Amino acid sequence: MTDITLLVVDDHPVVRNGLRSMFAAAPGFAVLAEAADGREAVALAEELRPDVVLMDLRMPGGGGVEAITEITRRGLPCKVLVLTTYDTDTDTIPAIEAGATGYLLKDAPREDLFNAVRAAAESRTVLSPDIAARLVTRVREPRSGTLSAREREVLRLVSRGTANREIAAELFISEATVKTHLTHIYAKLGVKDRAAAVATAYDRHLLP
Amino acid sequence: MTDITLLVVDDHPVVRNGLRSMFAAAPGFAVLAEAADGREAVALAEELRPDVVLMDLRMPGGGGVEAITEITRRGLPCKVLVLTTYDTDTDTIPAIEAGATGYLLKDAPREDLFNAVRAAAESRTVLSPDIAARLVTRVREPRSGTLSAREREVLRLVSRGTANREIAAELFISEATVKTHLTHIYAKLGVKDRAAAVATAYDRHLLP
DNA sequence: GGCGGCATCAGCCGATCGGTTGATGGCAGG
DNA sequence: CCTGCCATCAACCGATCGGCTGATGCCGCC
Repeated sequence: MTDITLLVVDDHPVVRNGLRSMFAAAPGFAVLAEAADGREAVALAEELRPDVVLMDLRMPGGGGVEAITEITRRGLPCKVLVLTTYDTDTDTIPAIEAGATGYLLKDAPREDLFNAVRAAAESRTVLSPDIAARLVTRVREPRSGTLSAREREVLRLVSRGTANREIAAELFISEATVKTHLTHIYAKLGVKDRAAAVATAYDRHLLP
Repeated sequence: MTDITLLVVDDHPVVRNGLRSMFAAAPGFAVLAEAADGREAVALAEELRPDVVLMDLRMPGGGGVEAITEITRRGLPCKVLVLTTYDTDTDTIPAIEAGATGYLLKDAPREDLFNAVRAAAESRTVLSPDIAARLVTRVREPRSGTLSAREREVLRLVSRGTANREIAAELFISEATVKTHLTHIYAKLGVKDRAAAVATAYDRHLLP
């Protein structure tokens, strides 16, 4: 049986080395090359035609999502397995839309990683459990912009730099309630802090 | 000498009472009425023609800025003295543009408040020291969107919910440097936290 | 040839945030 | 009637943030 050929894309040399040595130590894999950004990745994918591209998102100079888009646009035969540190809707959804075959977090056990690469090579989709769960709840409830009136009000104040305690005073409710609203807002928007919530709200035109 | 007539506008009954009793205890002032939101404020200002309107910004149902705009638009003879808890550019600049005669923070000493009202009654502008300083530095340097490339990069990551430590890893710099960049960003945008920075950046089209 | 902007880093500290768990009441829809 | 969503509140805790002070090196400008 032939080895599964790989292209490793990450801006961190350390990570690239780590992946390369992991796959060198395991049978059935061959790392063809490494790239440090999206542009390099596309060029090498075209030239070397690896089976699977291990792609980091968020790189300086040519983000991962753009690279995935370009690879699928050019009809290159390789599968893209996203391997990143973070799990925000802002990252995952675009990557999957762009054509990623799988999506794993970097803290995944090495065996999971190997399995994911094998799966990707056969065009089977593999998602890390967290991502999968988030996608499911997202599909199940198309809650785009389903913020309640109260939640929008809280978010508006947040976008003006108002602290939770001040928001509480402003709306005549307790600080605990403000925090509850915020937790719900984060869940609905798929983010993890107020800054991202504000950004997402602007993106989805939930704020003026 | 005739008393200076006042209209107190604040959504907090407590604050309204506090102001009313403060001015009742001091000679030379007469509180004509109170309003709980912007709409009421405009109506009462038109009806009672007070010398000075003490106006809170940020009220449910008819914000303070809108009320000020409306008052000046109608050519009402009263001066508006903004009296608020917060001091963000997002609040002060629009209020002053709308036609506020003065701008005080609620933690100002009572004597300052009295003086400010007397000044406002004579159309003299009174700003709290903090506000004044901020306005000066703002006029001196027309720093609209003068974020450096690095600062924009940091802000972009912030808008995606990235923590300082993660931003540091992403950009290959230390967490301390990220914090420094953020402090500069806050200063340049006239805000006090990352959420407001993101909102302001969107407003000024500094972020896609 | 100093002056200012930019980028980098350190350490300390209090304030704030976000997660977690759990609970209550109201109101709508099935 | 029960289930789900909304709004409200509490207490605790670790993580993060932001302010403050201070320092270094680089570069462009006048």
